[in-house]
Amino acid sequence: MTERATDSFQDWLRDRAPERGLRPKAAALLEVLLSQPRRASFGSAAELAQLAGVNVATVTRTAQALGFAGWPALQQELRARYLSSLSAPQVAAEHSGEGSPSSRSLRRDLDSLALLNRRLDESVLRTIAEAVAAAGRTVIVADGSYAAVGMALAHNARLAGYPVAAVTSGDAELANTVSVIGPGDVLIAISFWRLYESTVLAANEARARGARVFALTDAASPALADAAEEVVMVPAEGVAFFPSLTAGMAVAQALVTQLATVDPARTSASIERAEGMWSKFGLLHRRPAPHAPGDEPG
Amino acid sequence: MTERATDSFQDWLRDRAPERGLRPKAAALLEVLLSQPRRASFGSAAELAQLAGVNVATVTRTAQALGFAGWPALQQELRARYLSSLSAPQVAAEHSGEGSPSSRSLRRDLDSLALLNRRLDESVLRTIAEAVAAAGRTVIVADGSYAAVGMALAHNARLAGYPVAAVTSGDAELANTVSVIGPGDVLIAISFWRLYESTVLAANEARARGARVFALTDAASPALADAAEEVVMVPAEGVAFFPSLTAGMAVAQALVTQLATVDPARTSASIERAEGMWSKFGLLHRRPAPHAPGDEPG
DNA sequence: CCAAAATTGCAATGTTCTTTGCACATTCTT
DNA sequence: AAGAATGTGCAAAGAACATTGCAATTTTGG
Repeated sequence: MTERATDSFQDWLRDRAPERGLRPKAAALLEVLLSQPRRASFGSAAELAQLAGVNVATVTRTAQALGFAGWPALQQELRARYLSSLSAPQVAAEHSGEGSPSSRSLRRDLDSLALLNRRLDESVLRTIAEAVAAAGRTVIVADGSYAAVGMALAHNARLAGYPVAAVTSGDAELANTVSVIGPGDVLIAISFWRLYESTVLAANEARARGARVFALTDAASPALADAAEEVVMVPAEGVAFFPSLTAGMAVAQALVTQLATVDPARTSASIERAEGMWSKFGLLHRRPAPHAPGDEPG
Repeated sequence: MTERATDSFQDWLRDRAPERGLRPKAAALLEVLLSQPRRASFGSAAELAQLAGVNVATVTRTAQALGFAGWPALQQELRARYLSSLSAPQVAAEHSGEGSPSSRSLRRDLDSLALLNRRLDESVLRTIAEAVAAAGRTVIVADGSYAAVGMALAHNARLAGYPVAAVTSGDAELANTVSVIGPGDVLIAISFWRLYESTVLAANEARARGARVFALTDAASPALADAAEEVVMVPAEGVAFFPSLTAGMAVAQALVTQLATVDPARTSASIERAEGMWSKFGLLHRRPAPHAPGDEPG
């Protein structure tokens, strides 16, 4: 199985943890190391600490708790294992002919993303990101399955500290939202495959009201192109009946990444606030407490 | 092929050298960087200097001669290209170098997808698809930004003709939904980066109630793995603070594609019904909408 | 509800690593 | 062959980084 290499990487790291005495913050850090092996392999202790929402000191102490001299020692081990997990299944990549529908879908998405990567003009994304950053408010209109992309974009943009809202729950809400859009606002219309009537209407209305309008779509539609200042074209061809949301999601991701660099201080502050809220509300999962009687907390 | 990727890596590095003015020691160092990319990606300037038989200062100066600010800058570039050559041979040929945050995000997603493409065991997706197809009902639990993936999956699965619902609007609704889950049902937990407490709870509860439980996650967490019959591991590492949703979306897409082939007749019929509804409700855009508001809905 | 233990954050400390000024060596030109 | 220019090494300055002592806060056990 191609999974073995990666599994062994994660298993290995997990096995080093004294199952009982793993402190909450140490566990949080461990999750980051497991889920972001690339960054863990290269980054500094401080970078990983920030990512895990812990103090730098905790990184060192966790490394020591795992049986290493310190962070550098742990990192060296991580590198070796992560790299071998990358190169081990290297041969399996070639078969591009047949396969199950799911494999074909993945390969198609891979192709689409490669195409997108070559075609996309990054200055457009920068323009949009700066517009969102400067806007008093940003509304994302996304209907049908593309609502998912809109939601993700809005969610992460808010996390980055900007007032971005996705309108996904029907034409009534859409009408209400658009009715208060004005100059200084931004509207992003996300529409693939088939344009929804209401999306086009909203885009035109927002434009008429003086807002800046951008569009994410898979086909140059005159209807949207007229209303939009910039149109981002995204390949959305899927294997089956369904258009693929993967490339659109990648654009959303890229957009948020760009947005996060417009005003880094603002974004950092916003993220810190959000993290504070998460822990305050107890949203994150803590490892189950040990059941065995008589075991000492580490 | 490894050769090709390595070649492009080498070509890129060679091309940066000013053809005329390459000093002997700098050339020697360059050979080391080319022949030992792994060490070049991780090692310190001093280590590489010793390997090339040159002084530490030469490393810094060579990096600057190649157009970088210094050794760290060059090394970062080397890492990106070397890792790409490991994880995405077919992609590394193109521009993998510097760029705006948005381009880097796209490239990272591309890498992640390539990794996913090789790592993913398609039989797992088939198992899940068949379970969903056979289930009386399927519930998708997805919190945080990954609610978007859950929504997309549910939306398209419904389109394919299966009763799939995403629970994304808070713990109260989640509790209500889980309370009626039972044998013959399926629960899919989507959770990345940090596990939400309620997601883990829901998965365990559903398992206890006799439902089949599957998980999509970026790190094999024992908390979810214990409850899940199968765990699909998805790379979610993003460029900025935000975890990337792209690979997760690709998996959702692949899953739906697989699902659509389980019972093609059922899916076709469902899609036809949906199309009929769309046109009946006038949802799709037909004519370009005029700029003036008050246009009659199609 | 209090006391003891432990965990985490802050900040100072010590280490490692990169860069750069300066001097010597080598090469190219006149 | 001598002078100029460039390449290279050495060593110190400077920056980044990991580690650890200490204090505050939280958790555990009585």
